[in-house]
Amino acid sequence: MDLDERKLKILQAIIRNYLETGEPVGSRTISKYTDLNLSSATIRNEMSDLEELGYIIQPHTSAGRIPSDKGYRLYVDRMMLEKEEQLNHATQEIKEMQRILLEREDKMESLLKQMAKMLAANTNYATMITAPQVRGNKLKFIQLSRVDKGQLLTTIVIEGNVIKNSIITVDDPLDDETLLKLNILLNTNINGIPIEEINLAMITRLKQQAGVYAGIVSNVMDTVASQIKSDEDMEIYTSGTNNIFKYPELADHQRASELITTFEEKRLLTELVSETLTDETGIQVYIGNETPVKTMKDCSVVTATYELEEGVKGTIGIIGPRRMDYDKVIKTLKTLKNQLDTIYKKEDK
Amino acid sequence: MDLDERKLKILQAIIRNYLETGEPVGSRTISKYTDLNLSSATIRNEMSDLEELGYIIQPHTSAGRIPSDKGYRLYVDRMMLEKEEQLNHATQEIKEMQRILLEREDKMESLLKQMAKMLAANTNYATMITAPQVRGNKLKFIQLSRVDKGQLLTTIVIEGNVIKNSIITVDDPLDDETLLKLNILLNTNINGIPIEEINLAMITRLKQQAGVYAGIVSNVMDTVASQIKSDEDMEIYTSGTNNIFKYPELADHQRASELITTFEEKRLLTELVSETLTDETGIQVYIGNETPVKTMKDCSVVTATYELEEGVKGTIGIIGPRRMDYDKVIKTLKTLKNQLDTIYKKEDK
DNA sequence: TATTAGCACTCATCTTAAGCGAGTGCTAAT
DNA sequence: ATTAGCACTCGCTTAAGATGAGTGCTAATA
Repeated sequence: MDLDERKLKILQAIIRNYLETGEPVGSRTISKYTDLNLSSATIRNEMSDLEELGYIIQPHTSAGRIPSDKGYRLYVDRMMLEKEEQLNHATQEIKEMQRILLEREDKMESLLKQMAKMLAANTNYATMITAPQVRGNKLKFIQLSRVDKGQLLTTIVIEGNVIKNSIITVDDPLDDETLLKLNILLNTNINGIPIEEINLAMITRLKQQAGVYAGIVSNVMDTVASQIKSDEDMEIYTSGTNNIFKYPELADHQRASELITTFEEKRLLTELVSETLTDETGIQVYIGNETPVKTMKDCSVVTATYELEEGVKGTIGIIGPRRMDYDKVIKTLKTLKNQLDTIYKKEDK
Repeated sequence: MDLDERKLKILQAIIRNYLETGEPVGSRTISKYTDLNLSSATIRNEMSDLEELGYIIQPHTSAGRIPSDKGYRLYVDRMMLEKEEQLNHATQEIKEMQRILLEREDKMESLLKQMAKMLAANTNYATMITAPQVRGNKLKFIQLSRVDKGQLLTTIVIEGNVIKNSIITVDDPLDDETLLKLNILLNTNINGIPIEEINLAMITRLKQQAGVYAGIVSNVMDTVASQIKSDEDMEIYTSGTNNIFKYPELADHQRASELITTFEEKRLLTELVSETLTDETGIQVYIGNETPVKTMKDCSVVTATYELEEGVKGTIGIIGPRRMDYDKVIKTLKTLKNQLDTIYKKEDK
């Protein structure tokens, strides 16, 4: 048995209808819905075949059919193949986003939050967005300053302009000269070195050179080290999590609670992000069980990877029910991704 | 009609029972439950009185009674009066928290998140916690450093050791001497001044003195200004929001969705926090409609204000159903508050 | 006078059965 | 190959009892 043109059309009709209504769709509906001019009986036969092929499922004996993961997958894959068409003629929503992007605030963080919120409002799904992850981790600048009698401020700048601070309390104040020496020591030895390559031997050597101020060096290195750790628990902003209540198939206590927990414990989302980042195509669609996060097996996830500059990547994700409006979501993400990829680059130059 | 000792005992029994079961409690239950040795009929009469007095409510004609907000209030107020008793003989959970507090990580942020998570796990309610808010806003230290050819790093330290950074891109690199001059200019003029007192005249004067580098000064001042703004959208960490699903009275779609939204849009919680911070007693209990956040009218909220040092305050909140275990929650918060108030202070010395 | 036993009554909830209707699978006719 | 027709399935809704927890009231009691 083969998946001929007609079966495909019927499958598509079923999926589209199901996306709208969320109800199992029956043969009669399709018979009227499509321009195939076939009776419900014929459709029934075809549907029976489609079920055997695994593209649709019957929730119970006397109900219509709903798409299986395999069915969705086919649908989405075909959609992705379609010409890129009017991507540039941005929709109203996208224009709005663009506006906000352009008059962006200083704080990247609040911008990302806003974007997540906006996406959620526009799509009616839950959204997540990560701050751009810097891959290069070379130290660019280290500085010790005296802010108060017994307090030193450590400032560390890492390639990609990630900044770290910490305050060190010292027992007896350092004089300016010592401070200068320490600064030179640190900068000449550590500058330009990837964080991962800093090893114990190096630290020991530094401490020796610092003499009585070994404790301070040790403190500074701790601050540097904390940067490595915080790479794992990257910042993920979520928004519109309450949208899941709009879809009965996700809104029962059990599932809703799990999902809310997943969104709250952003740690659980990192798996999704890291898998996404390794992908090349830029847009990825996970349908149902395809998702790497088990608690989302009843959801579909569409992610886009944006790249501000070489190696500085972030992820945007939209999480909704299996019957999400893939077309709209993918288009929105594609456009948004393009905006981010280009607009930012332009601004940086 | 008066609220005599017996009525009070009965009311207490009703509330305690309701806290456990979440079901309306009837006269027969109380008759057996308490050591008053009264028949259900007598209890019925008393309950009738209690209802008339407004302490309990009958959900429908043939059901038992549940506490009204007024009833809860009486209960909580009386509880708060009870001797502080074994507060120091910390429970297992508190000890665990203390352990984590002592071997605290560098990052306050992750510590607070952890604390919120822990509280949520121990209490089975939703929790929120804010980073300590610094009230004094005096500038303590400003520094411009060159991190790259065209890039300047601004570092600002505010009283209470709040640190702000920003990167400024300049067209032509500054030489060391100019940088030093600018640093001196900024520090001598702005140091020790409360942020609120920085006015336009001051900025204009600074710009004039900076000459061609007016743009940089302007940039620095923007960074300073951003600190003021970010005071409004303070960081609030929430955890255990999924706990609301454990209480049927909060778990229906409507309410759950509203609550989840409230926790997500932390902005909505600021009202709660700011009201809390002005309070003196340290522990506050909002029952049902007493809460300043309307979406929480079906919840009770218990908050504690902790103080790391003079003027550096933060808020911890526990949000649960009206029938939350006030006793446990208040005790837990009191203890935690004490820990924070004292342990941190000790460490700083 | 305060307490209690007794009883009729209320009302949310559970159970059961019937009816509805959307939808299927199969067969025979076109 | 397609379609009309029909019996059948099964989730869902509705209505009708039945259940039982709980009340309010009254009259008896200590």
